[in-house]
Amino acid sequence: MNEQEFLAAYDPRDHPAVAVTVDVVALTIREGALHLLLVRRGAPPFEGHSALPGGFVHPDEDLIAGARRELAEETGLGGERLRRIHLEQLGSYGAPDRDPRMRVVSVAHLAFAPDLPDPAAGSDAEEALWLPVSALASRQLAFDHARVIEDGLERARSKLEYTPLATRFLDAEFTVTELRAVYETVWGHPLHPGNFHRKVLSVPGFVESTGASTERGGSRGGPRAKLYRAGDARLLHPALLRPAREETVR
Amino acid sequence: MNEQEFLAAYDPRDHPAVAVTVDVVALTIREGALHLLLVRRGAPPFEGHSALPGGFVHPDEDLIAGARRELAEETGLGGERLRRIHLEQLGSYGAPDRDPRMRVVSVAHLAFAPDLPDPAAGSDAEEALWLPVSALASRQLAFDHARVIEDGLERARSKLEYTPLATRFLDAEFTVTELRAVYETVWGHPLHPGNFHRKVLSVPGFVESTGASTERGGSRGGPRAKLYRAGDARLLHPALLRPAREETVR
DNA sequence: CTGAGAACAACTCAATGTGAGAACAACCTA
DNA sequence: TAGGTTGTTCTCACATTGAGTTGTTCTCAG
Repeated sequence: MNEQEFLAAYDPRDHPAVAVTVDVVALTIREGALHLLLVRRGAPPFEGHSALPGGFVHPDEDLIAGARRELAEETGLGGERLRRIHLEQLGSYGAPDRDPRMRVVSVAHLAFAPDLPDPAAGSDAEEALWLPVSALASRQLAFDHARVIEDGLERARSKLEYTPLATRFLDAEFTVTELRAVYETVWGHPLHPGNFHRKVLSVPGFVESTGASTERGGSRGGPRAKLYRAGDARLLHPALLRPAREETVR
Repeated sequence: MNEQEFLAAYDPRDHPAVAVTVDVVALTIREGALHLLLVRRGAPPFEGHSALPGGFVHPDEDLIAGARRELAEETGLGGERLRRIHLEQLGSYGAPDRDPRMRVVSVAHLAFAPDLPDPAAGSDAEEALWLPVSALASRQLAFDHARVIEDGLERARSKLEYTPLATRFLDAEFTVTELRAVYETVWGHPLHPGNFHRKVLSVPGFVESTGASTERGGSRGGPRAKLYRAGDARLLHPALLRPAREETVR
């Protein structure tokens, strides 16, 4: 049997039916709090529960392209603004009973977005909203999405340590204080302003100066801050390590 | 097809056929060199090429269980020895054209194993072997497995930095020098023996002393080395960072 | 049996990085 | 204009790291 004969005789129906979906844990920062994009399910199973935006992967699209499409559909975004959103694969979830209908393997993705307008109503039949992560506990989440979100949040906390991706939560130009606010929000505790400033400027390629400053000082006083944009580093050397939690140390 | 249509009538046969496979990048150290478990494909496509061990996920098994099963089949291992192998999900690969037969999404896994006997011949129709990673360049690899392996190797290098998983390449009891050899092999460059020793013993929960020493000194002389076993830490604090490569610094 | 070489384990010391706080000027609001 | 806030830069003590040295125990060759 040569390769052509093999392909001709090959029947995809021979395989157990498995569906593959792409889901997105999309994070942003609004009003100093970490927010997560959720949709409300309009049909069973888990009707009325909150869920991650996602859907079946299309026949001719790559996994990450499918995630980007789902993200575009739910946020109503396109073009340049969509392209500025960081998107990476988070992991796959395929427990046999995670969906009561059939075997579904979900390839979860993680997105970091700057503050975006509320999802356009009617862009999709399901209503989407940015929910503060702190309000997650009171939500009923569909499937194993609580676990997926947990993994996504931990990945986000970890990524801020050794990549410059915190800048993806901000606009193209930002101040060191705004960058520090990203870290404090994602990590959930305050950082020393002076040490953070020193560290950010000392890591090669993390940020580069634009030469400009903000038009005004902070809303409660203080001098104008210098503006920076993201540098060309893809990894932070040395990394910006978060303080060790007590439980981690043995 | 979006999720609503799916919910209205979810006959599995309505979906574009997608197959899900689990593949394993299994690493071990033999004679001071990093080795990788490969099989030789006995059927098209890519007949005669080398490939990662793997196969279709079974209807009632979790993804990681499928990976463990494939690993057991190819290594001929079971029970306690199989359980000591570290296994984690690496990532999913789902480019539409990665398999000429049909849409196949591969969920790749990464395994760290101590030195194992050669795969039992005849345990599977495909012949499996441990190949030195340095010999990979001269191999024809099936599908996108070259990329998967590359990602697996980078993940392995990275995991040694902030987890105690290097111990999984060794037997239950080991010396600091053997542990250092793991790092040197995976990272591909020598480390300072004294500093490594100090660091390993100072990180809480990395290793714990057994109180015993080796029966003999090294094959070329030197005193008997103290024996250690893996500690209970799951993360290294502070981490054992590999020296920054020049290219990474801007 | 003995000497040469190897290597485990402990040490020193300089250089670098980090945590905590102080200083100071620029800026806001009242 | 006064008082409080904040961006930025310093200072200093302390911890960590890189590089090298020392002392001792062991294997192997002759």
